[in-house]
Amino acid sequence: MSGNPNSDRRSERRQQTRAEIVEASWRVVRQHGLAGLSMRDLGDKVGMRAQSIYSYFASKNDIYDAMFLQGSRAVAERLEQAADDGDTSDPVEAIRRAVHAFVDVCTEDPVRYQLLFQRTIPGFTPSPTTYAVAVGWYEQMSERLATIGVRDQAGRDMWTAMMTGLTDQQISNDPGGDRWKRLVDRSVDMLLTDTTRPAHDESETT
Amino acid sequence: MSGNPNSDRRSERRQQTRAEIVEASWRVVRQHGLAGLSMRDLGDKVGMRAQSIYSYFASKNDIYDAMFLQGSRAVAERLEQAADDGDTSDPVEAIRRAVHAFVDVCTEDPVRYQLLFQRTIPGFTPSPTTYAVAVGWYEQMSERLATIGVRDQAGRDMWTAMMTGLTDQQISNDPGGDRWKRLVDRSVDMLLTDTTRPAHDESETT
DNA sequence: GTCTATAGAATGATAGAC
DNA sequence: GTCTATCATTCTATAGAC
Repeated sequence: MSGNPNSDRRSERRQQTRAEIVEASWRVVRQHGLAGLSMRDLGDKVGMRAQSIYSYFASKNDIYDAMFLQGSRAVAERLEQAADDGDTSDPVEAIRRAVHAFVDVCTEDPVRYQLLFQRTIPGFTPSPTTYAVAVGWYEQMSERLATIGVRDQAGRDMWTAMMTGLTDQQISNDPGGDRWKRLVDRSVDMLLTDTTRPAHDESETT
Repeated sequence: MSGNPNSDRRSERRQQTRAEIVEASWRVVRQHGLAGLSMRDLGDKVGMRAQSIYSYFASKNDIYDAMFLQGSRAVAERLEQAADDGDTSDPVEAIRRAVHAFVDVCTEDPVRYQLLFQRTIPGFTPSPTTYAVAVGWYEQMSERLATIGVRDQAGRDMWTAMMTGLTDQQISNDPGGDRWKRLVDRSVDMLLTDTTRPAHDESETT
C-alpha cells in the first residue's frame, strides 16, 4: 500500500511540518514553562496562524504527546550511545557512563525532564504507543544492571531513585551548575557496593 | 500596640477566613492539579464569590505563598516530631526516623511536594520570609547529620539526593503504594556507610 | 466585607471561504 | 492547507453599590 509517489511526497512534507511544529513547541515551553504552551504562541513561532496547526495535530495534548515521544527517544539514544562509547568489555564502566549520560541529558533540558518524569500537566497522559518507547530505555538499563548481578526489583529501584534524586536536586537547587552532577561517580560506587554481591556475603576487608 | 480589643477580634476573624481560604485551596489543587487553581473554583469551595477573595489575598500568587508557608511548616513539624519521638540518645536512629518522616509526609500529599520542591508554577516564587521557614528544616537536618559526622556539603547532598529520589519515584511510579518507601532503611544504611567515617576511634562496636 | 457588574485579555477549538 | 471569523470559555483583577 501507499504506492502512490504523489501521496508519499505529500505525507513526507506533512511529517516535516509536524516536526517543525514540535521543534517550535520546545522553544515555547523553554521560554514560558511546560504548562505555558499556547497555540497562538506556537503559531507565531512556526509562522502560521494558530488555527492552522489543527491541520497537523488534533489537539494540544497531541502536541505534548509528540514532544514526549521525541524526548523519550533523545534520552534513549544518549543512553545507548554513552554505554557503547568506550570500553564495552567492562559492564560496570558502561553503567557508569549510562548514569552520567542520564543525569546529563536530563539536566541539560529541565523542561524535557519535567515532561517525561513528572506528571505536571493536568489533562495530559502519554498515549500507549508513546509510553512504550519511554519504557524501552528502562528495560535497557535493567538489562545492563543484570549483567553486573542486579536482577531484583528492589536493586533496580535503588538505582532509579538515586539517578532521579541527583537529577532532581541538580535541576531544582543548582540549575546550570554541577553540585550534584559531580556526585554521580560516588553514587555509582555506593550503589555498586550495595546492590551487587561480590562473591562473599560481606566485603569488610575492602 | 494593637491594644484595641475590637481590632484584635477583627483581625482574628480575618486570619480565620484566610486560613479557610488556604484550606479550600489545597482541596482545589488536589482535585485539579497545582496549576489548576482558579479563583472561581476557589470561591465556590469557600462559599464566596471569586472576587471577594481579593479582600484577603492580593493575588493568586499570594495564596500560593500562604500554601507554601503552611506546607513548609507541616514538613518541619513532622521532621521534628519524628526525630524526637523515640530514642533520642541514638542520633543514627533519630536520622532514620527523620528520613522516614520526610518520605512519608511528602508522598502522602504529592501536590504539596510539587509546590515545595519542584518549580512548576510559571510566575511563582516564594517570598523571602516564607522561604526562610523552608530552609529551616534543611538546617535542622544538617545539624542532625553533623552529629553523626557528616559535616561536608557533598555528604549532605548525597542524603538530599537519595531522599528526594525515593520520594520522586514513589510519587511518580507507585502512587499510594510503598515500592520505594520500603527502601528507606536500606538507603539510610547505605548512606551511613558512604558518608560517615567509622575510622578506628569511633563507635565501631556499638 | 461581600456583592454585582464588568473590564480586558487570553485560552482551545470549529466552520467555512479560498 | 492556510486563511478569516468567531465561538464559547476561562482567566485575573478592579470599581463601585450596599
